Amino acid sequence: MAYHHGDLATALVDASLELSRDGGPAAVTIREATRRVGVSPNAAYRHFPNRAALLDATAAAIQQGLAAAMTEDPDPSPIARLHRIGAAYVAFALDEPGWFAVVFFGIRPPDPARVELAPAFLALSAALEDLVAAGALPADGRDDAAWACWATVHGFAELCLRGPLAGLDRAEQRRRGDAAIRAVIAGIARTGGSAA
Amino acid sequence: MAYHHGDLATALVDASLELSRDGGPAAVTIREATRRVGVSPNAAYRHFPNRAALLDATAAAIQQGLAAAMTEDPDPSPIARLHRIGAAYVAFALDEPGWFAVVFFGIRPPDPARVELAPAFLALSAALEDLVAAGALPADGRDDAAWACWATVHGFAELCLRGPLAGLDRAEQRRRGDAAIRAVIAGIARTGGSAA
DNA sequence: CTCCGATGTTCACGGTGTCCACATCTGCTA
DNA sequence: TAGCAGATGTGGACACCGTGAACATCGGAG
Repeated sequence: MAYHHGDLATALVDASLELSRDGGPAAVTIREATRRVGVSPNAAYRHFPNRAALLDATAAAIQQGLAAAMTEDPDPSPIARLHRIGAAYVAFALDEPGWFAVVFFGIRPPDPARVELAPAFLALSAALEDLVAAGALPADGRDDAAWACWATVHGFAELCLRGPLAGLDRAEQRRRGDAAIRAVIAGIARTGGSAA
Repeated sequence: MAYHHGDLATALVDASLELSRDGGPAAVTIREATRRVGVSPNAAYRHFPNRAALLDATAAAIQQGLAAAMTEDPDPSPIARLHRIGAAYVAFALDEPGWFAVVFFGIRPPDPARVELAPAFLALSAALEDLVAAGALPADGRDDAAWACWATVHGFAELCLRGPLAGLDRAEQRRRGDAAIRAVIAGIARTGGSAA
């Protein structure tokens, strides 16, 4: 127990979670993480090939946490569910800007296969599928609609975090976010068919 | 001319532009920028208090360049102009990812007053104003519409650069971007009034 | 009991931002 | 025209950072 830590990998991820919560990915440092765990810097290299890998593992841990908050939507109406999902995405970004930044700016090769499996994407897809079933969205416009929704909520979060909407208070940010979400949802139902 | 450079500040910004064009903000380094200009690292501190200030100046220079590309829109229809502006925004992000990252992720205090004057925002506002004049958008929904548009194009760019759409080829990215832009535009015209 | 692989340590290198004291040049003033 | 003051650039130093190589220690398999 003195020399061997037991589970250094997860301990380092935990430390990385603490560090990135305020400070974002830049605050995640091999040296600081190992320092917190009480271990020499190079010990990390037995479990992660480099700093980017530690950030990746941290991002994965964050996404799991996000999954739980995302799947709580017993709302029956597809439109309402869509809105809830989008609002939850924005809320997470504003509540945990550091973690949000880790998930989206941790240096990571874009692996489309894994992203498609992300819980947020699954929830979005399901809601859009219901919209198709309800006849409010053409089936062949579903994918485009998904990206449009994602783009809007993600971009809005970005505008609030690093962009021109950063100065606003949370209530106003929330109000404008709702308006933006309402806009896309209205737009995808109308324009889905004209995408070809 | 040997000892004094003449205009080190702009020379450093130029070097920073080169560096960030590929490599983004992370590639902008006091030491490398000064190295390229042929000057000692500390010379930079006579013109910029720190690295962040150099990045800020670089971001300002990039935005000026973006302004030119943005204001070329002799398109008469407000809807068409809106689409053009959004497409130009996304195109710039995809054509110059490094510079785009500098503008939006250079560590910078959010100064809302200056952002409102950004040329891209002005073009967007003008197009939306025309939409109001044409009766396609309630006047009190104009601001919300602006943020919704901006959020969508910005988020879409992000999805293409660092997100799940990164793997797609340019043509496909462009097609989906057009679909997303079409969606918001359709959405703002419909939902603008219900924002209150 | 012995040995081997997993894990952690130590030392070292090159890179970075930035502070401090010093050198040099330029322009204004007397 | 002489000289001084401020602007500008230099050199050295410090504290960080990521990371590679060699070494030490432990725990379990034979």
